[in-house]
Amino acid sequence: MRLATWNVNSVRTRVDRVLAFLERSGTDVLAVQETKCRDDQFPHLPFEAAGYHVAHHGLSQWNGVAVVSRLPVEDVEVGFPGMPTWGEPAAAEARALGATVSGVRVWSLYVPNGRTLEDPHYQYKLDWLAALRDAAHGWLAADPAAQVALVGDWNVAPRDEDVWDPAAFAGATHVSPPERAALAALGEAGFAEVTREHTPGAYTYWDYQRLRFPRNEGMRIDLVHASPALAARVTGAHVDRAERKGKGASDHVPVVVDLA
DNA sequence: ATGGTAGTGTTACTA
Repeated sequence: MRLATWNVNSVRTRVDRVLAFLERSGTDVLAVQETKCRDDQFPHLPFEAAGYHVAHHGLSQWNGVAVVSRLPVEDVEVGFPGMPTWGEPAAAEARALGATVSGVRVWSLYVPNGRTLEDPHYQYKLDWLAALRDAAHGWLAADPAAQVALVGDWNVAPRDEDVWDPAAFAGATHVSPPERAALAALGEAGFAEVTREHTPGAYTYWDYQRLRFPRNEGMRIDLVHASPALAARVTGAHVDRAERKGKGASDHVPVVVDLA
């Protein structure tokens, strides 16, 4: 089975690119982030016409997550237990959707950006990651053999090598020790990031501004964390860098994992 | 010189 994750930065703008990627790559299950639409605005027809099942959760023009699958999708869950809220009045955002495909529990995750270290959004980000860790720990405690994939846009670069110039990120989000610790805590909960060893030096995101892509000034922030039973099935991974090229590209590219 | 892009929906906000 081939599993992928991709922050598409608007599914309506990029539906043709997403379908072309699915066909070209032979991806069976794609976790999508930043659909940027409500459920009633999601382009269901072209996906269904191409033979894909879609589970989507979107509340507004912000965020929005989905699982797109060739195979049947079961047990769709919106948000995870304990997921923090945001805003006034406080409300859950469309940042997490769980769905089971062929016995694999796939969570499409769009971690809050954090904005700046002083912004309340930064603490929201840390709280969100801590709550996810707790929920994921609980899933594995309930079933140590569970095949769980926590995939998506984490908005954290786990290591200095995951940004083009660590010095340029001094005092910035995405690289701060608390954010990196929050991600590392997933390891303590039993999850392992499975794409790095197969994609050394790869970036998954390049800002639209300042010629970041032509200069290869990117970041690795799209990651796949697998439970032990799922990690044991991983045979390879790649980053579809070509998807960043040309007119109408997302600022993120797909990250693809092959499972035995 | 401290800019520059892209999305949504409206001229602001998010990234």
